[in-house]
Amino acid sequence: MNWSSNKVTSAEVAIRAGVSRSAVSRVFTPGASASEKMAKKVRIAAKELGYRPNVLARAMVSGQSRIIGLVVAYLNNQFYPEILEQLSNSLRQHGYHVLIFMTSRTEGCIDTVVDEILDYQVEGIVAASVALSSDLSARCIAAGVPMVLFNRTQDDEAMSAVTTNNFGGGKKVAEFLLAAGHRKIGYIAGWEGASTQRDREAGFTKTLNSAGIALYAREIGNFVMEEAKAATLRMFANHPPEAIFVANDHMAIAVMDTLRNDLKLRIPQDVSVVGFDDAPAASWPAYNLTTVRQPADQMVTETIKILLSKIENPDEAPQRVEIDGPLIVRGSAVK
Amino acid sequence: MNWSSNKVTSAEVAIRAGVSRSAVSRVFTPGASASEKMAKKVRIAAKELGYRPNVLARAMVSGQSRIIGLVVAYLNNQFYPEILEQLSNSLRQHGYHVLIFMTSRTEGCIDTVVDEILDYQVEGIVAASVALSSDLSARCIAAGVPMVLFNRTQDDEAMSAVTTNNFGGGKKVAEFLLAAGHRKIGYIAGWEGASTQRDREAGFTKTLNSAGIALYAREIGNFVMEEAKAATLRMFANHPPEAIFVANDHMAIAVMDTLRNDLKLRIPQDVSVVGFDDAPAASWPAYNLTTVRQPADQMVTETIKILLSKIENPDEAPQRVEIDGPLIVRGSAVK
DNA sequence: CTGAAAGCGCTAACAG
DNA sequence: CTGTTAGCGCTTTCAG
Repeated sequence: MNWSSNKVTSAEVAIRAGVSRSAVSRVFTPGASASEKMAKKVRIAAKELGYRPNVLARAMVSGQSRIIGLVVAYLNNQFYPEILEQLSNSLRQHGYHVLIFMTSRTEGCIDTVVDEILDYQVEGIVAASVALSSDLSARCIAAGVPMVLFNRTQDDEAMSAVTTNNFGGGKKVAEFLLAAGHRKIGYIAGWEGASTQRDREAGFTKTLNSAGIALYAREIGNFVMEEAKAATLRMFANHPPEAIFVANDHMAIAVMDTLRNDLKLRIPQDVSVVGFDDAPAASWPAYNLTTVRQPADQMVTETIKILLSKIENPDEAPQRVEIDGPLIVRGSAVK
Repeated sequence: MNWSSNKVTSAEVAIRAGVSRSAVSRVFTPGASASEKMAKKVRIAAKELGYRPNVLARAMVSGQSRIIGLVVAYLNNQFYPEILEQLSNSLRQHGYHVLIFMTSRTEGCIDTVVDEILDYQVEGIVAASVALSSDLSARCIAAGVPMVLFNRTQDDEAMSAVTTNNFGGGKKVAEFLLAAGHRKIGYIAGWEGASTQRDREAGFTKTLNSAGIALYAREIGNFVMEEAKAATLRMFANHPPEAIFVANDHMAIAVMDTLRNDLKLRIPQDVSVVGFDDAPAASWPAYNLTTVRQPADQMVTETIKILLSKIENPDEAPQRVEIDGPLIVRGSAVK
């Protein structure tokens, strides 16, 4: 192969193969038809020159950029790297690649981020754990770019979303804690703007209440470790519970550390802890955290399925998929 | 604003503003000159229509895609999400965005990955912790796409690279362990194809040897938790050391868990553990790991600096930057 | 099946 | 300072 020239164009391949540019294009376009004889000539010439189609140029004319925009907020939460990896790999299999956009939880940020994404003519957007203004979704729809919410829902019915059954998950935790005989039960909440937080808490407290038990203590951790630590300290200063449900594993880790290190309490003998996500650290022996698993692979698979079908058929109705997550019983809570 | 039309072109803005397409282009091009009067007309028209320049079209003619390709292998290692976040944010400030490519350590994979990256006409590539065949680097150079290695070096002198001073870090660990009075010292190695692994070990053992101490035990963990666990078990079955240096924090966590959980040993009373990276979990109280910090922010800053200057001036000589990382003394090793 | 021609949305000379 | 013209590299009718 010849690596001396900077970028090889289809025109150069065409000349070398003694065919037209269209012919070259057809050979490199999956659906197109060309005689095997010509295809061979073209492929040889292309290989000799080191030619590969320019995705951007192709995007211009075909309207298919083969780019998916991913918006993600909490990369420090171990759950997300996992998702990112699976998403990226699966999309690659479908010929797409991921343009990544970080955002903080601040309102303004996400707005500019979506604009920037759209600038790249992405074919679809996955918004992982971010809240979108309805104006924003309208903008994506107007731009003809399908979007699916990952691990969040929104009131907006026009928006596709994939989540775990968070209400059901919260319910499972409540039932588990109740069955273990706990009565003084605390909850450490995530960021209250998040649907996951709301649904997990709702499923949890409703189930508690149905059993005639009121939530014994509640503090807010905002999905942030330091805040979860502070929340734990406050909770034990005022209403020390026998068991705590923490809105996600990321915070649960901080809660456990605080319990053992600052409060000198044993887990689960003195206090039971249950989390949500089944992030990698949940299974690390130091935490051995009982938690509700979010089935990452299924969630990603669903997300991609919805996104791709929306790309193929833009008029399709929005879908909302909820996947059941099992309670993974480990050692952080008495059984 | 009018969101009814799918994509708004500069031509439409031009008509509405009563100017030419070039005028619109100039208003949206940082360096270009236009009268304030016209600029205002154009901006108003653009806003009314919801116009934003098409990055891909711009890329075609200007040759600037504003895309940086990032190749990354070990996203489960907590060190990398952090990097990804910083890299993405800093690049965004410079008007670039990150197209992400996962790869396993397998040889073949990285090859196809680089081809795919190049297809997107990226302006630069950051290869984080992946080994590249020299053929590959040649291909990038031929394509005129600068690449910088992150957290890896390579013999290839043509390749820019940013790393921590891994040799120096290994040395610091050895000095620290020696000062604490340890004599039976073990090492758990990462993947031996990695320059980080080699350099850390070299700095470590050389320093040990200079003090007249030979490495007491050595096992390979390949940067994988399960393998690190097995390595630990093997090590303690054969040559139980008083202190262990583990090639990175990710493995060190597994080592500590194994020590405490399977071997019923206390840290640091029975055995000292030191890691490398200062990943988030290192400071979690459950681990409280003494480790060499890789200064992520500086590394990212350097990486971007090199990459951008190479984009601006392709003929620039390759640079190799090594940043000193401090030993962060916590509680996992006796002092 | 294959080539010629048109054009995706934009910018960069070049005139005016 | 501004408009006109000519493409960037590719696909896609449309003839042949």
